[in-house]
Amino acid sequence: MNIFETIQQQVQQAFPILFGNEIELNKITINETLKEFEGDVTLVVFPLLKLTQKKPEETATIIGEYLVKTNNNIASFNVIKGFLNLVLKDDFWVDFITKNQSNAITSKSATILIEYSSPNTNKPIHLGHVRNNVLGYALAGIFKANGYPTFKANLINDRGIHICKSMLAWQKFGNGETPESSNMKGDKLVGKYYVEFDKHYKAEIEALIQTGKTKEEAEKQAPILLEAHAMLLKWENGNAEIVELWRKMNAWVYAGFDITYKNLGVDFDKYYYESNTYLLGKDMVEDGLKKGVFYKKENGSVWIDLSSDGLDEKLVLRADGTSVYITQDIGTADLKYNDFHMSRSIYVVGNEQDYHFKVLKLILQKLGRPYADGIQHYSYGMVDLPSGRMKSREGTVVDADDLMDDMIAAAKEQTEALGKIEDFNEEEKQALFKTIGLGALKFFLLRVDPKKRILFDPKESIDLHGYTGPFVQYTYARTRSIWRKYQETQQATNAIATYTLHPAEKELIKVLYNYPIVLAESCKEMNPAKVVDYAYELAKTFNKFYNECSILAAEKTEEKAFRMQLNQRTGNTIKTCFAIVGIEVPERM
RNA sequence: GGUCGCGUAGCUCAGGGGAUAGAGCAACUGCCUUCUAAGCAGUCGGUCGCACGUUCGAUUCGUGCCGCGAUCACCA
Repeated sequence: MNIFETIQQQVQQAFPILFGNEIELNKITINETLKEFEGDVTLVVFPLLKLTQKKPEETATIIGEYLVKTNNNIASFNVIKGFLNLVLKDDFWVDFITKNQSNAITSKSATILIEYSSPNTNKPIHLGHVRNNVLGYALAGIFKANGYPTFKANLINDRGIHICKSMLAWQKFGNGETPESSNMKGDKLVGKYYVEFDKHYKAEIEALIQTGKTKEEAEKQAPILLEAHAMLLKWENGNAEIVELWRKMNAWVYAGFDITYKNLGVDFDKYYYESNTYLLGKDMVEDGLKKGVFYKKENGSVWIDLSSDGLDEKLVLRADGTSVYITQDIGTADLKYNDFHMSRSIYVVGNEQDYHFKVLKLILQKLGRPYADGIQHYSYGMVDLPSGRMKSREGTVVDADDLMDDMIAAAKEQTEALGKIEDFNEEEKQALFKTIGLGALKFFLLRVDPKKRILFDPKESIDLHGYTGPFVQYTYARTRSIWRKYQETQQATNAIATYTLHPAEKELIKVLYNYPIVLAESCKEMNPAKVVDYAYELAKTFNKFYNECSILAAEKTEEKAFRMQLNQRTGNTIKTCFAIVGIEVPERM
């Protein structure tokens, strides 16, 4: 229990004695004291007045006197308007550091499965997917750090009409081009043909409109689209030639994805392939038909009516018997549960699919699946460009590989200009540039509330100063540098009898003290931005301390020893925070 | 049109019933013979979209309106 909770409970317990009334715990508002006032912990007394039947100042004074008397961590109090400010003894903060107290995380039994990344094999990974990957990885890290058995799954969307589109375009216009012959990453090559398909498709629509068809008719009747549908049917019927083509092109894409994932530093415990799960979904649709959850239309297509739940009718199987997106998701859901028996199944997917996941959850609930209530769509905002949305089909995307290269190049330029790493060998240099470049990129994507959309302007490169990853990394490297120097000198003893804290020391300790609180909050709210923001605040506070208090040149030996402990604690906490969300930290920069 | 999300400093974002609304960027000023200046300190910058309501107290909660976005496909 932390000091805020302790005081809150203490007040609750003493309340009947002091005022003759019981009080609910949530009426007792405890905050950190604002910096401009004297004190560490603040109790807001306004909500208590009805129960105390006394004026704010009087109420605050009674509680303040009681707490100073009974809680030996509290040194004194002051009352300003309706606020009771409690000053904690320096010993409380000093002990927190020297006794290296930290609230051990209790391990939980509820298993968490996080599905993220889930790429389509018809196009390369772009900045929007990077946000997904970085968020998913960070979220899993946060659950793990809070003691949950957590697993990461990647559902590869490797079949369907969109895959057939790139296959068809390659077959028609590719002239046998391969990643080797074109010297392109496999995912890029396949993506090129996805764009190629769209170009021809649009041209055909235009031509049909010229012949007097409506836009809607034209979109449905374009020959190349009909061909793609025919190819999908062949694929589902196991046509050898098509399946062979599909295998070949998917293998190209996976080779490309592996490189991107490795550079991004994300990983997965389990891969699922929709080519293996879509049939399962079809079986479940049959089952649902029998149960009366679904119904069949005259043309043979299968639907669910969700109008009583405030949604629309939704197609779950096409008239030609092929699966749609949701059919596959229904099937995969069952498979995941059989593998993990998770209590929570989290899908990291953009907010453009809010409706889809509402429908998915409802369908699984109606089918009576035991895991349905534990399904949660982790919905995050899109990454938009100043020109609008990124669209792979139209080629208006910021490519993930290019972006990482750009970030690393920016880190290199900046680092070399500062000239601090001349003694690094080439390998060490490359590793550092990557650490910094990716740190900047990931921090940029994580610092924003996941729900909100991000505006990314490719013309303005991501900053390396201020509220950024490299700022925090730099602070870590600084603590390591001090530690190395400290080890070279003769080391002070650890014994501290009494110690009066410098304001900058106290401020830093308070931030360090909040680490477990922030970690728990970030998990409860599923918000990696909290962790990243905390790491920044910690770095910022440390830098202030560093500027005001000399560590290695401290006057007294116990001062030096104590400050070294602050240095180490800060470094470790930064490193841990960043590791949780998937950002590396350099020993020197 | 229905549903969902978002409107906070010039820009990018925090805060989420409680004290004088915070950071970073941009602009300007100081601070390296002293532990890493990718830093620190400071100046400038706000009717928290608008209105009403609930409350001792609203930027925060509720309702309505305005603006932006997403979604409501035999696309994924």
